Amino acid sequence: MTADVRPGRRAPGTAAPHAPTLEQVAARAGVSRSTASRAINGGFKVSPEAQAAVDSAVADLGYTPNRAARTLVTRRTDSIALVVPEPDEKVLTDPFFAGTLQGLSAALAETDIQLILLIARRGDEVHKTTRYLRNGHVDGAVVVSHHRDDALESVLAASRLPCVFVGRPWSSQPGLQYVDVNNYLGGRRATEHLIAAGCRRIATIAGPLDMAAGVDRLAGWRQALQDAGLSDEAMVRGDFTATSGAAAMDRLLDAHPDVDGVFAASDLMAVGALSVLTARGRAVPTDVKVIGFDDLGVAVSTAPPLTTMVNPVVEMSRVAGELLLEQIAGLAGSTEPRIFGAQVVVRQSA
Amino acid sequence: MTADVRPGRRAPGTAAPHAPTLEQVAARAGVSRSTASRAINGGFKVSPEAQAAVDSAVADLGYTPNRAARTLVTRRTDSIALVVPEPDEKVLTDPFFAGTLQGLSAALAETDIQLILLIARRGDEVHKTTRYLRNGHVDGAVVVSHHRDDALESVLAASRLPCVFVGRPWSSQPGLQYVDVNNYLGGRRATEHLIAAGCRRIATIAGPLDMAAGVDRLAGWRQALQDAGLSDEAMVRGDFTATSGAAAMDRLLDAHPDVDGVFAASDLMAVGALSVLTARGRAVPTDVKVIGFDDLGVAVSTAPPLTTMVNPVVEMSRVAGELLLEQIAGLAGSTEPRIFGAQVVVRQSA
DNA sequence: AGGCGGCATGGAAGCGGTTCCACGTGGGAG
DNA sequence: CTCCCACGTGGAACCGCTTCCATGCCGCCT
Repeated sequence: MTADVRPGRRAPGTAAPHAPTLEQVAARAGVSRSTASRAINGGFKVSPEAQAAVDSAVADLGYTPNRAARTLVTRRTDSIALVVPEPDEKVLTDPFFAGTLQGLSAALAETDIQLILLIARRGDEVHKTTRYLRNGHVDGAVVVSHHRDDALESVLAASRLPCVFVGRPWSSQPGLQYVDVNNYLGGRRATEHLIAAGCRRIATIAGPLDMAAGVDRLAGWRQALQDAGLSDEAMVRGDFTATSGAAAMDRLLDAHPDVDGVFAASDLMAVGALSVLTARGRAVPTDVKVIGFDDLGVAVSTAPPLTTMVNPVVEMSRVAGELLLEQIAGLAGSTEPRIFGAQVVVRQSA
Repeated sequence: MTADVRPGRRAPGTAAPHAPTLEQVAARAGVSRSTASRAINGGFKVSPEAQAAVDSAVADLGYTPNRAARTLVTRRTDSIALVVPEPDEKVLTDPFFAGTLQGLSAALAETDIQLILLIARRGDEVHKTTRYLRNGHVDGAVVVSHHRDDALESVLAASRLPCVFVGRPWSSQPGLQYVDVNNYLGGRRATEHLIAAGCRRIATIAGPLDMAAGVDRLAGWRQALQDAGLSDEAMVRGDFTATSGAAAMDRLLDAHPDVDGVFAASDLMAVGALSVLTARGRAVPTDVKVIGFDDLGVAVSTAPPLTTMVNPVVEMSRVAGELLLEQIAGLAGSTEPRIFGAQVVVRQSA
C-alpha cells in the first residue's frame, strides 16, 4: 500500500505500450542485437543485406533508440544545457535571451541534441545547478548573461565540461571559450557617433557593472570622450531594462540638464530614456541625441526609431552552439574567443 | 582507426574522473547496494543506522544518482518538455513566451525535474518532435502557442503522454487539459470599455485566426459591438507582432478613416498601431482610443501608456506546470480546463 | 517453549543499449 | 595446397540503478 502512493509512479492502468526495443528490431531483421546496433550506428562492419534488413525493421517498428540506455553505456547524453544564472524575469524578457535561444536552436537543428534550460536562481539553487552540470547530465553547456559573482566560471573551468560563454567571462580562465561582440569598441563607436553629430555634453546610461558587457561599453564611452577632450562625468547605472533606463534618464536630466547626447548600453534602456526625454520636453534628436545598443527589434519601433549598435546575438549564439558541438566532438579547434565587430545602425534618434 | 574519428567520442586523455556510483556509496556506508538505494529513495524499510550511514556516505562522496541508469529502470525521465511549434523568432521574442518560461520554471523549482525546450519547426521537424514526445524521452509536455494545423494535438491525445496546453487546443479532444485566459470575454470587455468611453466606430486588429486566442478575442469584439448595435466591419488581421500591428493600423485608417477606437488583440500590435496613429496625426486617446491585450510589461512603457487586458501568463504557466506534475504523479485530478478571468487595466490610451 | 509474523537486509535479475572478443568463412598470398 | 588475414557476425559482459525475493533475525502470542 505504501508503495502505491509514492509520487512519480505511472498511474495504474496506464501501462503505455512499450516502445520497440533493439531486441525486437534485431529479431525482425533476423540478426543479432550487436549487428542491429552496428547497423543503426552508422553501419561499420555491416553487410549491405544486414543493413537493409535492419533499416526496414526500424522503419516498420518505428524504432527509436532508448536514450537512457544509450547514455548509460556511452556516457553521452545528447543534450546540452543553456545556463541562465539570473532571477528569471529580467533576462527572460530581454530580446537578448530570445536571440540566444534562436541562435542556439539553429545550431542544434541538424543534430538530435536536445536543449535543456537551466535557470539557476541565486543561493542554494546555484549549488544544485553546478552539481547538475558536473555530474554528467549534459554533454556541454552554453552560459549566457552571467555576473561577476557567479561561481559558475570556476566550477566549469575545473569540471572540464565542454562549455562556451556568450559574453566574456570575468576571469579569463584558460580554456573558457566564449563568443562576444566587441563591447568596448561598440561603446567607443557609439560615443564617437554622438560626437560627430555635434554633441558636446554626452552622458551614458551604463549597464550592470558586474557584467562584462556593462563594464566594457562604459569603458568605450569613457575612452571616446577622453580622446575628444570631453567630460565623462555624466554616468548613471541601469540594469538593461526599460524601467531602469527611464529612472536613469530622470536622474541624468536632474544632475546634468545640459546633456545633449546619451549613449544607453541597451536598447531597452534607451527606450526608457526616450520616453522620459519626451515627457520632459526634450525633442529627440533635436535637443538630445540618443544611441542605444543591441538592435534586436525594439529599436525600429520606437519614436523616433533608434540609432543603435548591432549586437549579433543570434549569430553569436549560433556560433557558440557550433563551437560547443566541436568541443564535445573532441575536435580540438582553437579555444580562442570569437569576437564580433562593432557596427552602428543609423536611424533617427542620433 | 576508423573508430577514432567517429563524432561524439570523449576526446582522448580527457578521461573525466568518474562520478561516484551507488556501489561506492554502499561500500563506504557498509551496506548493500539495495539498502543504499532504499535509503536514498525515501528510506522505506531501512534502519535509522543504515540510513545515517548512507546519508553521510552520500555527503562525503558528493553522490548524485546517475539519471540515465535510474531512467532506464524506472521509465521516468524526470524531465518535461516545453513544446513551441513555431518558426522561432516570432514566438521567442514575444513576452508571452518569456512569461511561460518564468511560470513553468517556477512550478519546477521545487522539484528536480528539468525543462527541455522543444522547438518544433514546421515540416519534417514536427515529425521528429512528435516522435521524441511519444518515445518516452520526457515524462510530460507543456504546449504553448500552437496553431490549428499542428498535428500535435491528436498525437498527444493518442499517446497518453501527460500534457497540458497553455491556451485552448483547437479540437476539444477529451483529456487534453489546458489553462487559458477567457479570451472571448476579454475581447468583449475590452470593446465594451471602448464603447463606454464613447467610441462609436470601433475597429479591431485581430490575432492569427488559426490560433484560439486570435479567434476568441475577435468573437468577443464582434459580440460586444452587436450587443451595442454598432458596426463590426472594421477588422484587420495581424500576427501578434508590432510590425503587423503597424501595417494593420495603416490599412485600417485607409479603409475606415472615421475610426475612433481600436481593440488590438495583443499589446505588441497595439504598440505598432500607436506609432502609426501618431505618425498619421491622430492623437491618442483624444482622437482614437486604443486598448490592447496582454499587459506583460510593454504596456507601461508606450506613449501614452496602454490600457489593456490582463493576460496572466506567468500564473497560467505555473498552474500548467503544477497540473502537469499532478498528471505525471498519477494523481487523477480533474482534467477540467483552468480558465482565468478577464480584467481591464486602465491606463491612458483608452 | 515452540512457532509465526514482520522487518531490515543482501543477492540477483533485469532495464535497453554498446562494445569487446572469439568464431567461422572466404579469398589472396606464399 | 596451406596459411593467414580481413571481415561480418553473434555471444556475453557491462553501464548504474531499482526492485523482487529469499533469508535470517527478533519479539510476540499461544
